[in-house]
Amino acid sequence: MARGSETRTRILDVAQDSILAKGFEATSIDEIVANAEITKSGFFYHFKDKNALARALIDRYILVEDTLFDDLLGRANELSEDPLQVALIALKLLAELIEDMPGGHPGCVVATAAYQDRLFNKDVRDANRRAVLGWRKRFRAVFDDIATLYPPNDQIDLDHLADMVSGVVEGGIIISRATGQPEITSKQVLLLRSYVKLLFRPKIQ
Amino acid sequence: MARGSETRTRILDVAQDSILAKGFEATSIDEIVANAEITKSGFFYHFKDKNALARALIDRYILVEDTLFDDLLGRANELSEDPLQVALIALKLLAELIEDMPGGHPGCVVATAAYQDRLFNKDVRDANRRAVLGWRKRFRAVFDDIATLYPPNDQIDLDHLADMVSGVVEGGIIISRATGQPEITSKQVLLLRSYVKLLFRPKIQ
DNA sequence: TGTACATCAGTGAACGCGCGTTCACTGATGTAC
DNA sequence: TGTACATCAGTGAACGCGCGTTCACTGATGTAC
Repeated sequence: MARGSETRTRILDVAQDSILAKGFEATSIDEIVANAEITKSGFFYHFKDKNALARALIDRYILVEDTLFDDLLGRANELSEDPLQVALIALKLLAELIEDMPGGHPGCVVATAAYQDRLFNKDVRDANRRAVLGWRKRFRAVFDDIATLYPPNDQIDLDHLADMVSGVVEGGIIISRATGQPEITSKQVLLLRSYVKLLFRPKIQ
Repeated sequence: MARGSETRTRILDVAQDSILAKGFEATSIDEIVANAEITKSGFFYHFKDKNALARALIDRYILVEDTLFDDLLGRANELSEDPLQVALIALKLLAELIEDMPGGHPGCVVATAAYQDRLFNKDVRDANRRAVLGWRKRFRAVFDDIATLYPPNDQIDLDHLADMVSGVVEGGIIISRATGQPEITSKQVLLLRSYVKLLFRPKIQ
């Protein structure tokens, strides 16, 4: 990595830590540059203003999350050819991944952005929207595959079910944080897995 | 209502609106007093500092939410004596209630607090924790009643299932906000209802 | 019923500090000839 | 291979504005005697 891009990454890292702990507005540039061990002007060399930092964080978060899901579904697809089993394996892997994160899940940049909506410009809000819609599309495809083979045991909209993957993770993070029990998020993912299992499980003939 | 307490309520109302839209730190006291049509010093007559405002908002939110759940479960209990049906009715009523809220769900004060943790003092964080644990206890009792009559079709922890009620609502709000689709939250609650139905539904003999 | 005092529900002006942002400058590295 | 210039990755000092908070004061209402 080039000299400058290394500093940029360090800025994003320390900024993300603070923002997830305190929120965007409450995290000052002074604090970021102190933790990143550069000067304030060094920050403005890499980002034209604070909104540009938010945008960069969301873009990076989406990229990380996307490769994570690619990896998860890829591994699940290697382990089974049955679409229902693939989904159940992927959700199990997701739960394990969240559980193994030291000090709980890193939290979700998209969620903090959602709760500080009017603070950001259109650019940032759009990036956020595209991320969530992208995840919906991705999981929808997984559930479509299952539904063609196993008719669901209840009448539900598969788009909503796809949204539930993101939703349960986000909601789990909030409950984890509020109660101080980091294991909750992965348990919530396992409950979603249980739902998927019951929803598509063929009735015993 | 006494003269002073009316102003206090108006402060809480306008503060909540802004905070849910932009976050706590991003909402200035100047903005609050302008919307509440008082002077800045009037604000400090009612709240000793900004943290006291946060605390008051959380306390009020918990009270409102508690009476809301009391009402919901009370009505559901009138409509059926079967504990599973009571839960399914209550979740349906909750979904309808969320759907009917003009301009989408008002959002959750607890969630914004969870995402701005390090910003608040211990007082505020504790109030937040007690709220979520209270809801867990309440829904746990509902699911316990069901489980004694209908053994669940999957091995799950009923505390986690109880947490899922809060979690699905919180997660739904985030997805709603991120996508700009307000109807999502109520649909997510209906999916949880579908899960409860499949989880406790007696197997056809 | 009138008076004195206390409390309630604020007002208005001022405060200093921290914030995001700008700007002129710089030393190290890369590139053309 | 040496020189001139350009770009990269920052530095350091200063800016003005908005923020949360304080403080002395006030007019209206409530209470004791």
